[in-house]
Amino acid sequence: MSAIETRERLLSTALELIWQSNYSSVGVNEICKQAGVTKGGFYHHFESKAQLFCEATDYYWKSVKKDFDALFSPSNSSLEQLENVLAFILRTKLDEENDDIPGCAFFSAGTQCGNNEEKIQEALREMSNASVRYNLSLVRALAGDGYLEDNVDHERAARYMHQYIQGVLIYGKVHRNLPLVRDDLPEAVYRLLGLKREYWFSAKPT
Amino acid sequence: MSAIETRERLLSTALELIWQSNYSSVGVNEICKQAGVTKGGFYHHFESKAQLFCEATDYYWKSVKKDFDALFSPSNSSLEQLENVLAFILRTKLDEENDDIPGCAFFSAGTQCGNNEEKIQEALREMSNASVRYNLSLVRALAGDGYLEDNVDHERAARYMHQYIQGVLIYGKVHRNLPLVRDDLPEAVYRLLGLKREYWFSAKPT
DNA sequence: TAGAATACATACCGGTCGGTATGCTCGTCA
DNA sequence: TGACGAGCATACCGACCGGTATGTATTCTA
Repeated sequence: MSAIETRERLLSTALELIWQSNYSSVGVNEICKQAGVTKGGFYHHFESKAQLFCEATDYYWKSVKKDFDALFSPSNSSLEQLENVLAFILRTKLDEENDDIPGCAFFSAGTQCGNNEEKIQEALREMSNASVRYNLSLVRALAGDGYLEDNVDHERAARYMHQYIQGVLIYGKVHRNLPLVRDDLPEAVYRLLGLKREYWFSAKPT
Repeated sequence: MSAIETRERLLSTALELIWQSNYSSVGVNEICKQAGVTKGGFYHHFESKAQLFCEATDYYWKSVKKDFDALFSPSNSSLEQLENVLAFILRTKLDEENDDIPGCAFFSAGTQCGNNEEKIQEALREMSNASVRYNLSLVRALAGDGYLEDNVDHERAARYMHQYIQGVLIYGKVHRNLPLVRDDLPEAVYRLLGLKREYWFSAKPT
């Protein structure tokens, strides 16, 4: 096993475990064990658990970014893009086979780390901002195509969407109720974006 | 100091500390120290940390319930009730003097406890449901007074509101940006509830 | 007023935490 | 071919975790 393989295995394993529970309750030992790497190996590649988490955040975002770039591809209409995003969230964040529903592990981690772990919060802020930026581009596309009501502030709408999605995922986790999330998510986002009613559920994800 | 005083001090101290950070990172020792109670005292009153958290949840909800009952008082118009709730959230969840913004400690705790701590999730679900019930009564009042657009499913709207509020609080915490939350919260809720536009920001909290 | 129950205080337990010190084993390059 | 650093493995550290065992005042009760 090469060096960068080991690194990536630690990163992806950490991601997996943190998604399953959360930052503070996933120990370095557990990550190492699951990844088949010893502690010496871990601390050869990462100087601390917090740094691992930061790098894992980047690692995660890079993979999501690829998906997002595909979802938001200009080859799709703006309405298709919207449905793509909603379907993507329901597909990836909510695993049907696993009965427990993780909120976005990263943003809920923002509520966990102590204030000393400033770097972590910084990484989360960046990812949050990047995510909102994608939403913003979507909102502008929708507005440009005339799908939104007039009085919609684009920046606000992009934030609303992001904020709501975080909230509904937590709700889903607490209630362990996947179908409810599936049911609530689209309409709530339509409302927050000010999507004209005749376009609700009007497109299929590609 | 009487026995029930000690109990309540442990509960309220635990609440305070958990609000400031989170369930898993607040230790029993810290709670005891802050409350001026020894560990023996703690385990005399509570059989475990998890049980304390459950009781603290009830304790918290009882105090919130009082406020809610006042906010939702029929002596206020439905629009006033709505503004009361929004103002209440901004006032209590977001402390101006403290620059860090806690998400709702309890619901974010739902993403923290392991699956073995089933009792905790149960307590959170109950509180969540109770909270949604208050929202529902508000939605019905607003609808009865003709403030909402026609196509609003009441149960859905009540959930949307609850879900969004959790999300925006987490967003505020990650970004440490109180004014943004203050700005976003009302309009987003108006949209989710389907409040007719002419009534936005039309009432003052009482 | 004896005694039992309550309400703690003190000391300590095994386990786990994040992190480290040290040594070994390779491939690389002079 | 031999020195050297990258890439680990092993063993271990002190701090802290939730929880317990046991002793001791105080209060209630009979």
